[in-house]
Parts: sequence; C-alpha cells; structure tokens
Amino acid sequence: MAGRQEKDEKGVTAEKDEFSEWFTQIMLKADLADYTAVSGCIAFRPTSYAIWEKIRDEVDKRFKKEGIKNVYFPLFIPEKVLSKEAEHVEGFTPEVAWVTHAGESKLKERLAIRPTSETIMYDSFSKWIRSWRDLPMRLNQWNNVVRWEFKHPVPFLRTREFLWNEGHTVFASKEEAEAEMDFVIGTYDDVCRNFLALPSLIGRKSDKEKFAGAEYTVSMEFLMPHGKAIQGPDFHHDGQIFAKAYDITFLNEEGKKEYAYQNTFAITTRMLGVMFAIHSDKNGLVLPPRIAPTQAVIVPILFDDSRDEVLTLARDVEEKLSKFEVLLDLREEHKPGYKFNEWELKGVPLRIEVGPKDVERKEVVLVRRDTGKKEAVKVRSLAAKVERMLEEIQESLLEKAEKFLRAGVVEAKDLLSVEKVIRSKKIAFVPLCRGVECEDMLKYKSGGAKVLNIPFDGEKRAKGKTCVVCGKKADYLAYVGKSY
RNA sequence: GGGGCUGUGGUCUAGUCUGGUAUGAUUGCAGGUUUGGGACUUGCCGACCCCGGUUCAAAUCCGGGCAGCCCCA
Repeated sequence: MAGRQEKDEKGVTAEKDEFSEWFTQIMLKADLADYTAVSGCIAFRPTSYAIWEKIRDEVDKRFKKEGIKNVYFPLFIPEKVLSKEAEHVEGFTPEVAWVTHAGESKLKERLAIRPTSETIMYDSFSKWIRSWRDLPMRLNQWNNVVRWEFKHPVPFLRTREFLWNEGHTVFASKEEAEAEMDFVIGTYDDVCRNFLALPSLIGRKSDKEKFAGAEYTVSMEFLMPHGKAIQGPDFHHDGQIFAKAYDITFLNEEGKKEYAYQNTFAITTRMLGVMFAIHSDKNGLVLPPRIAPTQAVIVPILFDDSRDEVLTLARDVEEKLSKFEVLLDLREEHKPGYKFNEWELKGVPLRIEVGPKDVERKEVVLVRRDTGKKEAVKVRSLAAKVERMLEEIQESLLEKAEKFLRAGVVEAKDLLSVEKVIRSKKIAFVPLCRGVECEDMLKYKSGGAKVLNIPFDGEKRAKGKTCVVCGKKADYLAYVGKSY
C-alpha cells in the first residue's frame, strides 16, 4: 500500500476533498468491497451486495408490474454473431474479453464474453418474432457483463466486470417504442431519488456521445463530490438499426413484412459507488435508510450492577422495532465507544443507545448518522419516532444531494465562462449548435469537458441564444462537464 | 494515453541505501479485569507479490512480470 501512515487506523483518515483516497478508504474500511486476484474486478461484500439486491428488487418489481418479463441468455457470444452490427461492434471490440480454449484444445470459433447482450439476444429474437401479434415483446435480464477497460479501475465506479439489468424491448411502431422511455427513465429516477436519495440531470446524449448502435440515448448524469460528472442509468432507442442487422421482422396487420423498432436500457452496480461517494463523510459511510441493509443498531451500555435490566430493555427495544431492519449489538469484546465508531463507519442510519439511566427514565437515546444529533425518546413512543426519524434522514439526504447538484450547475454564455465553470469543478449549462466540430472544439477549449446530455426542454430554452463555439444560432442548451 | 510512487503476518509498519537469525503495533484465538465516544492485561497463531539472475548467502542488488495508489491528458 502507498505508505500513508494513518491508513492503519480503523476510521477514515482522508478528507472528502482528496476524493480517490477517501473513496478507497470508505470502500475498504466499511467492508463494502475488496480487491480480488483479478485486476479491475472487486468482490462485493455482504453490505454492498445487499444494497444491490434492494436496487434490483425495486426496479424488478416495477418492470414486472409493467409487463416486462425476465429471461436469461448465455454469457458467451460467438464471434460471428457479435460482429453483425458494424457500429455496435466498433464501439465494443477494444474491450471484449475472449474465450479461445477449452482445456488444452483451441476452439474453432472464439467466444466473446458478453460486453452487453444485444447481439446474442437479437439472434434469437429474429426467430421468435413472426407477426404483429408477437409484439410488443418486452424482455429483461439481470446479469453480469465484462468490458476489459484499460483506464485504471475504481471499485464500483469503473470495474471490468459489473452487474446490471439489460432491458431489450421490441415494438411494431416507432411511436410505441419511443413512448416506453418515460416509463423506463421514470422508474430509474424513482429508484435513484426515493431509495438512493440521488437526484440527476436527465436528458438526451449528443450524437457524438450516444451508445454505439443507438438512434439516440437518454441518460441520467450524476455530479460526484470532486466535481466530475458520472453517467448512471440509460435508455437507448435503437430504431430499426439492430432489426436490420439481425433480421428482426414481423408481418403487420396488412400482411406486409416490416422491421421492428427496439429499445434497450440499463442500471448498473456503478450506482452503489455514486451513492457511497455522494452521501458519505469524514466519519465513513452514510446510507439512506430505505436502502440500508441495517436501518438501526442497538448498543447496550452494560455495567455489572445494572446488566440484566439494561439487556431486558435492549431486547424489548429490538422487539418493538421488529418491523425495521434492526441489529442488537451484544458483542462483549468491545466497549460502547468502539461500537459507536464502527457503526458510524459502516453507515447505519440510526443508533439506539440503551443504558442504566435510560432504564430509570424509561427512554432510550437516538443518534442520527447523517447529522450526529442525539435525542432521548420515551420507550412507549419509540416505534413511531424511529419511523419518522428514518423518513427524515431519507428526505434530508435527498435534499442535501439536490442542493449540491443545483449549486453544481452553472449557466455559461461564452467559452471563457464555460472554462471558468469547469475549472471550478462544476457543470456548465451551455447553448450549443448540433455541429460535431463545435462539440470537439468545446472539449478542447474547456480543458476536457464534454456534453453530458441535453435536457428535454433544452431546445425550447435555447431560443434566441447563440452557440458558445461558433456564434451561430444555438440548437439547444446542454450540460457540459468533465466526466469520470 | 503519459508520468510518478508503492508491494513484508488478516491489517498497518521497521528493516532495503550498506546482502547474513525479520521490528513493532493492531486484528484474531484462549483467559482475567472492564463497559454512557475507539479499555487494560497475560499467553498463543500468523508475513518478505511472482518468475528468473548475481552470490557461500537475497526482503535487501539486477532483469522481467503482476498488482495497487497518485498526478496529468
């Protein structure tokens, strides 16, 4: 390890503004993940995996209710199948991992480990879809994908293998396909805001930045504490591009053959990293209560002369709070102070201290992880109070994140001010024209910032404004920032 | 993509320049005293990133690899 002497301490020793160091410490010390023998691939430890399961369950529930069905396709994609859609292949080839051998014998055709499953799925879709009665076909799979990136990997945020959902839906008309976007992005936004407490900038990608093989891409962009933007869930409308490459056709009501229209969409384990980074602080992890695997921890304060009474009360409290995810920390080998610090580091939203004084007064002490505020609460009103407090924490984390995002987006009318905004580690909101040359120039002039996306009302709001690069009429207002 | 730094018990670390029995802390395990913000104590377990070279002898020197971190694009 890099010889940082304080690193052996149990708590986080880095300030949040030394982002990389701080983030690594949170990740390791809060037992979220660990490095493995495979470069760029992490082990998700129980806490982080439990959070992923919650995200997955919430999204999955909403998808199913909407009629999207889960399927599972192979991990492997034969080279021939992978390389049918030119633009798509080109986007992914540099990062594809290949299986070339089985035991000692070389395979006749090498197999790609899926970087995404369009190609293998659509090969089947073309067989499954015959008539307009087969449509829409809305499928989804929860799986892992591998993209062998050469940029240096960062736990959760950029790993070579990650987990995600990949929705793949097929429609008879463009209108129907495009109408799905509101539902998909609405679902992701709902889960991000109301569970992860993360607001985002939602909009269309520019043509330059869209997904390889898509007609257009809608993305959710998050602002990280160190001022870099990072892309979260996305939705791609593929038009008939893949349908033509993979021959996904159907007979319409008039008996005529037509190519189908398709969408794809995803949310990945990167969101864990985004959430850890945005909410956490100097003392360690901070988790929104709705996503936290443990919502409250009860720490009994035991003295020899009052041991039994305190334990009885602690167990009573556990019982009263059985509708929440509660942990009663009965470990004898650590003092309360140690436990306080440990559970703060691990991000448990609420701590409940139960000691001899509390037994006398028939109360317990509640401590919020996000603010550190302590409050004594009567045992009889505890359950209601805990419920309210967890809600308050959830809301206040979202509010805080919203405030940070709002403060992090600044309008800029000319190149000079764009550069200034970018240098101050913020996102610039900039009038631009559609020209790719202007976008390239902008990146060059701003010191590496790119178009993140264009909000849905970005075109309307550009009226009367001029492109910051070429000075001609602006087509839209775009979010521009350095990205992770 | 470019540059820099670092790999020693589970974790952190001394030792590397100047080759010779590997330092200490912490965790863990067993015991005792403790417990309202990281307790104390006794005992025990446990390590030189990998491959090659130089040498009587390599954690240390040389070459190559792998891994992690930081900075810049």
